[in-house]
Amino acid sequence: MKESYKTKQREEILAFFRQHPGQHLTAGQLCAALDGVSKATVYRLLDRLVQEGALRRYTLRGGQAACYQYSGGHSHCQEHYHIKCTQCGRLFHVQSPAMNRVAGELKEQQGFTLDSSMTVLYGICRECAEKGDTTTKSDG
Amino acid sequence: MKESYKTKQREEILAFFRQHPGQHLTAGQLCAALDGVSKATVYRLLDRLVQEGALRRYTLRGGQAACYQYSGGHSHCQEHYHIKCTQCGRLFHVQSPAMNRVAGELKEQQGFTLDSSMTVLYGICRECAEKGDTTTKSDG
DNA sequence: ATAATTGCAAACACTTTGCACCTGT
DNA sequence: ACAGGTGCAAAGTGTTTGCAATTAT
Repeated sequence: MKESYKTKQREEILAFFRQHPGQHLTAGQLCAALDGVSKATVYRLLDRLVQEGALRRYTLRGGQAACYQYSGGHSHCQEHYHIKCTQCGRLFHVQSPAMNRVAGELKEQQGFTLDSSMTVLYGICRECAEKGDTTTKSDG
Repeated sequence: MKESYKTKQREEILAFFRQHPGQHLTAGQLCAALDGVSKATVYRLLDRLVQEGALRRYTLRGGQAACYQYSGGHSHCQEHYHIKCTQCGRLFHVQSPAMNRVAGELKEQQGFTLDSSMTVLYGICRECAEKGDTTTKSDG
């Protein structure tokens, strides 16, 4: 694998992630926030940082923007899951004991090892439900 | 909701899904396979059929394109979920009472209504785990 | 010196949309 | 007749890439 030079752009991106701990950021958000970094470089760096393990990528839906999260090198928050509202598109973190039970169940019954960091549960969030808004973002 | 007319294009798409039971098809595949249906119509019909419950839409990793699967007209099988192996890429169906408990938990704690038909759990299937293969299909 | 990185804009893949015309009821 | 559907091509997103110039080591 190639060597990674320590550049201004690289440091800017990492700094931004450190300033937003635990958050999910899209390439677009980074482009907007980081003035001194071009779009192409943001994407290239994002890819690279995922490869290197500094970030995690969540591919939420085809056609929609991927989200990146700073992993600080370690993945100690294995226990949380992601839920995404199919209406407003927001992503939330949740602790879910029941979900851990699902993981156990899958392991026993199917020998399937659930990867919580890759899994996103879809549905409708409270706010959208209360709005009673039926206008879905192109998803049924 | 609007009424749905029975058109040649609509029937062609449904026929194609019936000819490919259980398969996941992308809009692109349908465009290629169905000569007499334009791209725009494929997308419009796909959306519509998802709304109507005739198809299910999934976002599978490894490709950006959304996949659609024929659901046989009834979408009342709330009890089953999908798990996908991030290594071999296979998709499995599972019954999971525990998953329904997750749905309940999310509803209570977050007011979040889980949509099981949109949700795919990711992880490693037994076979791939036994192979001890560490070559994950990464992300990009 | 030289390998890696950057910016720009153009290319891409997937999906949506505006509009005039066609079809099902 | 009229609500609804269709094709086309253009417009949108989000992401990638070719290439010459720039920067880190």
